[in-house]
Amino acid sequence: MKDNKISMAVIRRLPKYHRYLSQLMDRDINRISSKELSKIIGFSASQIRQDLNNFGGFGQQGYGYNVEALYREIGKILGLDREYKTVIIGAGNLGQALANYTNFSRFGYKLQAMFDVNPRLMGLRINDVEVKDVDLLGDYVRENNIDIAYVCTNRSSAQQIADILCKNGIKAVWNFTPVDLVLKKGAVVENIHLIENLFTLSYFLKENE
Amino acid sequence: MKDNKISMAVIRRLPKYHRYLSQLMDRDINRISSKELSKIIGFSASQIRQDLNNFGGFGQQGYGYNVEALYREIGKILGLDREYKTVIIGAGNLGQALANYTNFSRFGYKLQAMFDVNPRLMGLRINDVEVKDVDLLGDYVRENNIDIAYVCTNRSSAQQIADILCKNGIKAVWNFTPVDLVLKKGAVVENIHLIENLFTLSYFLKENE
DNA sequence: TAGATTGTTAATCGATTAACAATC
DNA sequence: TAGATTGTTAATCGATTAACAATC
Repeated sequence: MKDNKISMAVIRRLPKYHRYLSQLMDRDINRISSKELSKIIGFSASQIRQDLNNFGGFGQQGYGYNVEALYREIGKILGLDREYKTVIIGAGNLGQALANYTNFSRFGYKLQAMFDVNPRLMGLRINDVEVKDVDLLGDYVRENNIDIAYVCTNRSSAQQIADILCKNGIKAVWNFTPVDLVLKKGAVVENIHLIENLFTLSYFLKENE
Repeated sequence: MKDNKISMAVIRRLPKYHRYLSQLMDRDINRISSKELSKIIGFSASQIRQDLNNFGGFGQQGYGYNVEALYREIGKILGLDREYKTVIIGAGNLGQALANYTNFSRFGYKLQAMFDVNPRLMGLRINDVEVKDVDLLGDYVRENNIDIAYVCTNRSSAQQIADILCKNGIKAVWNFTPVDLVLKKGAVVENIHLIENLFTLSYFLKENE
């Protein structure tokens, strides 16, 4: 997109900007300075200006930033100006929880189908989306140009599922299994490693005592 | 514990060491050098040695590290050498998913009770744990010395729940809601902000095209 | 002993903060 | 215009990598 490489640290802060700007919009605030934003979001004003200037001059000297315009710009950077076709693999509690999140759909992540190995789940509709046989996954992903797959299987089938997804042109994998998936070069991955987060939490618990 | 302040970056790598060491144990490997570990875990050998030396000399020159001993040491650092009493607030799909994770229990995180506002869920047993009325939450946490609360409510009640938890002596909060909770000084928090992770994923998807 | 590999110091790299000229 | 606040450069801080003496 823009110039060169934006650092990972900056990228991971963008969604938080997006969320706080949305809150400001809800409160009908349409103008904010880096200093004021700093107070509510907790990043330094200097960091906020540096972060935003990676992508262009969104502010105005003497005025600050227009909340709604900045919200939209950051949305665009994150790729929220388009829709994504998604599937869920693993229709257990977690898969069902994700299927029921209206928030994802609201931001353009459109769930097309769910897949499972369990015959008892097949045909079930969750939030109006059908659970299909996982054997159909590869063809479905290819034929429907699925963008993102949420992998909620158990640990042991995760890599095998990832292989099928990659072979059929998946662009992104959202991995909820405690495994580091190996993907083809065309695909990107983000991990939700719950247990790692929980371990970190108990570390901090001890340190805080 | 040890000397002074360990950096956040190091702490967040510890669970990954723990996981890979566990895999090595499964493969009956009982000795590993930083160089070999580097190859499978993806951190540089130098970084591995630096990380581990924050906590003490776990290795032996000319030999490397004993896998099982290192695994146990890291577990101890993360606080896995004790048990934690946990509760889940919000017995929807996500709460139920977390209640069913046998992995957490295996590492000492013992689920004591679940809470919900929905009367239809009350009395239900999930993985042998009862769903109680959320009105009982405060008393339960205080009387049973609950260590960690998994907050799986909706966005709007999250902070209110957090206040009740803090008032009754919770030590750690695992937050699954898209809100930055404000806690009393005695409590620590880790966030699973799903939507932020998903936004980051679509950013990378675009960059990778 | 010789070889291997750690523990640790020094060098480098990258990210955050501070400062201020540009400008609305 | 005067005041405010950005955009951007420079300074600082922290984390990662490289190097090597210590030592098993």
